[in-house]
This record gives sequence, C-alpha cells and structure tokens, in this order.
Amino acid sequence: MLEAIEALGYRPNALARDLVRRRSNTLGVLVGDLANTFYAELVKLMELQASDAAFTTMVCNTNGNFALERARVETLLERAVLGVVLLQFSGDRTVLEELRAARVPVVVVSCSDERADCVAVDDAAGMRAAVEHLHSLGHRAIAHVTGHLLEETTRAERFAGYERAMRDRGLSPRLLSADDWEHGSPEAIRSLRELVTGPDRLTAFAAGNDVMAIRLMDALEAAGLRVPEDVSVTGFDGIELGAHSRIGLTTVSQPRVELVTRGLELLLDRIRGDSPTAAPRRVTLAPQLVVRDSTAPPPTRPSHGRALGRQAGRE
Amino acid sequence: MLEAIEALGYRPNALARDLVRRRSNTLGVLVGDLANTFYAELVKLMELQASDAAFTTMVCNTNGNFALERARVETLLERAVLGVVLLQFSGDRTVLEELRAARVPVVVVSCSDERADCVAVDDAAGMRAAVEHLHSLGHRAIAHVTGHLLEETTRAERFAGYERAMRDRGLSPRLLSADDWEHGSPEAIRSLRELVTGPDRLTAFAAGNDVMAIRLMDALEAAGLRVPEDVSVTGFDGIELGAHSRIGLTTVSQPRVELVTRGLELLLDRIRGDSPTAAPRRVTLAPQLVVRDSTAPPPTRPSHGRALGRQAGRE
DNA sequence: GTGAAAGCGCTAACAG
DNA sequence: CTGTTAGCGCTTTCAC
Repeated sequence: MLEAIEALGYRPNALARDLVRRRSNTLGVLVGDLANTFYAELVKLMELQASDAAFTTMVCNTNGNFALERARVETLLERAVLGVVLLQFSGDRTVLEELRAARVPVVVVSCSDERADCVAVDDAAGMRAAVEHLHSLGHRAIAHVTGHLLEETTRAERFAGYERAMRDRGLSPRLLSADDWEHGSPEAIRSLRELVTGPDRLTAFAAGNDVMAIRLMDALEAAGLRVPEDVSVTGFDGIELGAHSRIGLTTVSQPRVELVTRGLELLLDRIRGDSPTAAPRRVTLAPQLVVRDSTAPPPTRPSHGRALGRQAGRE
Repeated sequence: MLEAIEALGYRPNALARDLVRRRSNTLGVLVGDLANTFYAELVKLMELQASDAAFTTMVCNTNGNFALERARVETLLERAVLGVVLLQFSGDRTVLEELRAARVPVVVVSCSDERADCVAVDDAAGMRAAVEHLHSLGHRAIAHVTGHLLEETTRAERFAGYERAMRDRGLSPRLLSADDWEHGSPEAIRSLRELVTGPDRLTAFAAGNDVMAIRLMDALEAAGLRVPEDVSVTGFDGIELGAHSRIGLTTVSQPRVELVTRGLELLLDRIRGDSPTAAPRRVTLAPQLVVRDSTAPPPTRPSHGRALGRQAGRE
C-alpha cells in the first residue's frame, strides 16, 4: 500500500499540513551580510543542523538595513515560522517587538541583546586578550579600528573591551574608522601613513573583526608600511582566510560550531515550550586568541621603509 | 476600515493563501557550499533581486552531497515552490527529473546542464584565456589543478578548455588534484615541490577556481617555493579575496550580478509561462581575465630558493 | 482499533 | 460591483 503511494509519486502537501497545524516547521535565519564568510559559515552550519533536526530553514539577507530586516521578519511571520535566528542583528527594537507579539521564539547568535536569548562570545574578553597580546609584545600606542561592517552592539562591546583593557594598562585608547580607507582613496591612505609615522605614532591596530583587519593590512601596505615589521594588526572572528600563509592574521577566534549548536538548543527549547516564561537567557562562550604573523614587537627605531620589505619587492 | 485592520495587527496568513493558490510565491535556491564566497555572494544577490521582485527565497545548502540535495529538493517540492535556482549543481539527473515531473521551472546558474535553462560563463574560453596569458609570459609546462571543490560539469568544462588550449599550442596537458594537499600533509607538500623542481618541472598552475588557487599558493609557499618568482598560479571566479594585496591572484573573473540577473530573468519567464514548451535555453557570458601578481615569466634558471624570499623571511 | 467529519484562513468563482 | 460560498489537502477529533 505504502509502496503504491510511493510508486504513484505521492508527495504530501506541506502547505496544507502547515495550515492546519498553524505552524510551518520552518526556522527563519536573518543574517546581515552573507558576503562575510564568518556569517556565511554560521548560516551553513545552521542550515545543516536545523535540517538534521527536521526543520526547514529560511535564510534572509538583511544587508544590515532596517527596512529590509523588517520586511523579512514580516515575511517570516506570514509564513508562521517556528522560531527565528538572528545573526548579526541590527538591534532594531521594533523587530524584536513584532516577533514577541507574534509569540515567535527568537535567539540572537554571535551578538547580544538583553531582550532575547543569546549565544555569543565574550567580546570584551576577546578584545582584552588582543590588547594584552600586543601589550606584552611591547606595544603602547594601540588603536581600535571599527566601522559600519560590524553590527552595532558588537561594535560597542568590542570597543568597550578594548578601552577597558587600555585604561587598565594606563594607555590611552584611540578609535579609528575602517570606513575611511574602505575605498582606498589616496588621502585616506596618506592619513593612515601619518598615523603611523607622525608624532604620536601608532604601532598597533586591534581591529573589530577580521574583514576590517585584512582590509587594513591592505591599506597599510598600500601606504608603504610593513605588517608586522612596522606595525602590528589583530582581527576578530577567526575566518579561514586569516590562516592563509600570505595573510597570517593574529586574531581572536570564535567557536562557530558551538555558537550554532547552543543557539539552536536555546531556540528549540523555547519552541518546545519547555521554558515559556523564563527571562532571556545568555550563553557566553570563550573566544580564543590565535597568534600568527601579523603581530610582532614594535620597531625599535622607526624605519617605515618604503623601499624595503615584501611590498616593494612585489609591486 | 483598513486602518482598523492594521491597528488590530492583522497579518495575512501566507500558508492559507499558498494552499488555495497551490503555489507558494517562493523560489528555491540550492547551493553547494555557502562557505565558498563566490557562491555566498551569488546567493546574496539572488535573495536581494528575488525579494525586489516580490518573491521569497528558500536557501538550501547541499554540501555537494547527492542525498542532501535530493532531500532539499523534496522539501522545496512539498512547499510548492514556484521555481528553483541551482547554483553549483551536482548534476544529479534524478533531481532534475523530479523537478520536471513536478513541473517546477528550473534555472542552472554558473554551471551547465543541457536539460535545463542555464546561465553560465564560457568556462572553456576562460581557461583558454588563462593558458594564453601564461603561455605569453613564456610558460610551457602548465598544469591544470582541480578537485572535488568544483562541481562536476564545471570541472569537466574547465579542464576541457585547458586541455584544448594546451594542445592548440603544442603543449602537453597535465592534471593535478588539489585534494592531495588540501590538508597540508608533509608528503603532499614534498611531492608538490618535486613537481616544480623535478625533471619535467612545472612552471605554472592554472587552477579550476580561486579557492583552489589560493590554497595551492599556500601549499607552494609551504614547500619553499615563491609565487610568482618560482612558479605562477591562476585562479577562476574572481572572488574578492583574490584582489587583496597579499594575495594578488591573477584570475578569470565571472560577472556575478549579470549571472544572477539573467538567471532570474530566465526563471521568471518560465514561471509566467511565457515559453512553456521551449527547449532549454542557454545564456553564455564572457569571463574576464584579471592579471595581478601571481603570474610572471618563468624563472630563467631555476633557483627555488628555500632560504630566499618572503616565505623564509617570515616563518 | 478504524473511519468519517470538521475546519485551518484564505481565494476564486459565482450569485445577487 | 459587492457579498456569499465552496474548497485547497491536510490533521485532529470524535463517533463507531
């Protein structure tokens, strides 16, 4: 009988099933920017683990844009998703309100929000580890580099961690925006060079994430500075590319699999209604400093050799 | 009245709408590996353009795994998707059959299949351009590097393009598998060094895609060889990372936006039923050679300096 | 145990 | 043109 059904090519209609059940067995995944490999990998893991748990996922790229994010949430709600995973959440209050009003469980992964369950790395501790590492190498003039590529709350927390670590060591924090040299304009490159060769010269940059760190390395080398000989750079996230021999980025790595696993755990717990009224829960994971080749002791006498080093040799 | 509806927080139930319409206003997107930024970006563009055209998308990562791919297609079919976009399609016949049996329009983007509409770059022409470039630099011993990271038909076509280009120049093709040194085992690295320093020494590698090219550079440098001084490398795809100053990968770039736009065009055309019985259509786009720093004339006398160059200086 | 019946929230068709 | 009605394909309930 069942074979006959199979043979006839019967396929159950999920639309009808979902309608009568009034829920769709689908998890929504909202991600800010799929082009950032860190998030792409989280999405990939999420999709895999969710389907192992017999859920369908619906991936939405929000481009970090509020309006788009809201529209996507609306779509997910209309489709009666079981729950929503927010990666790189913009922190827009109305979205969370809507989700709450619709009684749809939410988990925020890899960034923080007090209004929802979240799983994230201890950003402040991660930045502290980066500053500590640079400090122990002898660096004193360490700037923090951040920008719009980083989701707001994460940006704030990483900056806070950096600032605290600097003050704890009696150093003065300095904040730079990666957005300035994003397009590699000559003035931006020149002013970057100023920062490293000028009077209060910087010897190290602790970037807010790997993508910014890698672009910064690019800009520094375009300015004729060598990494790590003239200046050290650290990142945050631990994207695969940073491990490439040509890049060798010292970074603070996030445990991606655990982030996803724990996130899904929290979400499924809420979906099953195991803890319906519990206050937002928070899982904090430990990031891990990975030391590679982009950090070294500061130069003893500043040389900033434009004619020296790899850069000059290759271009 | 409409305002009252709004105020009461009415939200239409897409499940019911879809059930009665017997179609879901959703496009399925099947992608082999989201962790490859080339595909992640295509997915991102696809999602954006589809939602601009008022479609929801359902992204599924198949991991290049037949069983997973089949399961995902089954899910999409149960959800009565309007159409399916196949990125990095595994070429599994049964999947296409199922989709056809369910009368669901399909478009294959960035790889080829005669059984469906497709939009792809001319892979053979791209590889020919790479070989031509290397040949004009003076290279004669050029190997093609491919592996499981590349979807099957694409792999075949790029190899064919390479082989033809080599034979046209009276050169003998040589095929290597990137899978060998994927894990960076010492033997693999040693045998790679053999290939470049041994009797029939290779002076250039034309890789099947950028990810493999970049990993190959890593492996070559681990073997104490310099790129491009000792050996040249080319990629295929044009991922952003290849443009980084530290990488500087010469590559054959694919027009991503056009790939997505044209793909969606073909799919929507079929969905609207404009050309219900037309034979599979094929849009072929021109790839573009981007010359950067990973290619140079072959060394005049082989030095293969282990103690020289960036590698030795940095590790 | 098995089988019939009700109805999920919409849309499309049709009657007024 | 507006209002009513049937029914999409399933699950769940309830009667047998």
